[in-house]
Amino acid sequence: MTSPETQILDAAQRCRQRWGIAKVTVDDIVAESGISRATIYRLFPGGKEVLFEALRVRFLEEFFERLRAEIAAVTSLEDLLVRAVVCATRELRADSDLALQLATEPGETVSELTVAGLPRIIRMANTLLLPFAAPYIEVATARAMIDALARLVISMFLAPSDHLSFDDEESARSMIRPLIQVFIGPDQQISTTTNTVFTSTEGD
Amino acid sequence: MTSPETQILDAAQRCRQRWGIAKVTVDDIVAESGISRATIYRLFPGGKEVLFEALRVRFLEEFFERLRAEIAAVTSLEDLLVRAVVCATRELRADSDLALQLATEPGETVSELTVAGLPRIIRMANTLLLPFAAPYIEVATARAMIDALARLVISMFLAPSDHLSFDDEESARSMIRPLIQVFIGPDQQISTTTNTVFTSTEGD
DNA sequence: GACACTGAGACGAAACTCGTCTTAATGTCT
DNA sequence: AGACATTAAGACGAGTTTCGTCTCAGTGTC
Repeated sequence: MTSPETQILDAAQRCRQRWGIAKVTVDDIVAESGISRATIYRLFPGGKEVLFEALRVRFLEEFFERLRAEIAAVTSLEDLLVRAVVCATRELRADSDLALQLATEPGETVSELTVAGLPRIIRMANTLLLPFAAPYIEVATARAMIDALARLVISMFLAPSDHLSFDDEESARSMIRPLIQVFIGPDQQISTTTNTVFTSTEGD
Repeated sequence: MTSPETQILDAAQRCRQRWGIAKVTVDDIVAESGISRATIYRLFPGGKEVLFEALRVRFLEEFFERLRAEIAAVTSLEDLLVRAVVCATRELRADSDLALQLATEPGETVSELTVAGLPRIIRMANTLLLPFAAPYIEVATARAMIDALARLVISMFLAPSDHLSFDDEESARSMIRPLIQVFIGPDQQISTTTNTVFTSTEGD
């Protein structure tokens, strides 16, 4: 038995897919979820607005949860960033809900990914990746790199480039390797004993 | 400069893509088209309902217009039906608007293609194809065949079959050839090698 | 029995939507 | 020029929808 919160959020998601956020009413969610009006307002005081905010939070949490699994075992900074970038790009491309939302509510969705929601995305990316990056570089540097890469992933998802690609590991690596040099500086030695940027990955 | 009617219908179509018919209001169309409320009600007395009806009519007209171009030069009954069926199937599959509508308003769209709108579809298919089929077979027989094929095309678009396919000409031909036999009767001789159909007027 | 949680739905206030109407601006034809 | 048609803008009242809160009854748990 799923929790009422989950049922409500699931119903809200279905409603959004069907009609777009602007046109969904609380009554629609009542009908779709089979959960009473009173309960919805108790669990999400503020109604539709709070509810869809929770939905956005849930989407990002699930997104970064899948990302976490992907980078759990990396052993170098370069691998960490490459895998994170490639996985995030693929996740975005494979998300049919997101594609539909982008088709039916382009303005709203783009805003969510570029203006309104980007600070939160970057914050969550930092929260997830920073502990993994910390062994290799300074925290401030790591923050800056993660910030830049998150922006690039989003941007290239919305408008793919003719010259760059994050779709496959090789392309991402050729982009990220020089970027690491830029952020760390040409004089820095990246290797912490065994972990060098030139590690050759084995298997996937 | 496009006509006001076209501007309004285009705007209505965009609104439907975004929100679905149920959620579109006349004011939405006013905002989207930039055409005033008064003008919309004058050109489409009855408001939303009449307007979306006109939109459905326009869709079918465009659809059958493309079909007409495809069958203009056929020289046999079999070719006529094969090309019509294949072209119609491809048109439906290639129509991204229809796909989106099917994703966001499945119930409404399916009804439009199977219950509410099917009689009109069959009527328009008859209007278009009958003059082309008339040289080859009796009118009543042609009507029945067109009716059956139209239903099959719609059905197989909505739920593709594992055993049949209208996607390519060869598959469609292997389906239609025996069907012609059934409808025309076993005594009729149909020469496909010369792309000519020999029929004799029958009683019944 | 006390308690927490829920569904059903009533309620007034606010907002939206509809269809019609008026007015003024614009362009066209004679 | 003047007559005419068409349109945008928006006011309007009536009807409907939506909102957020509220009460009440039913259900299960302790």
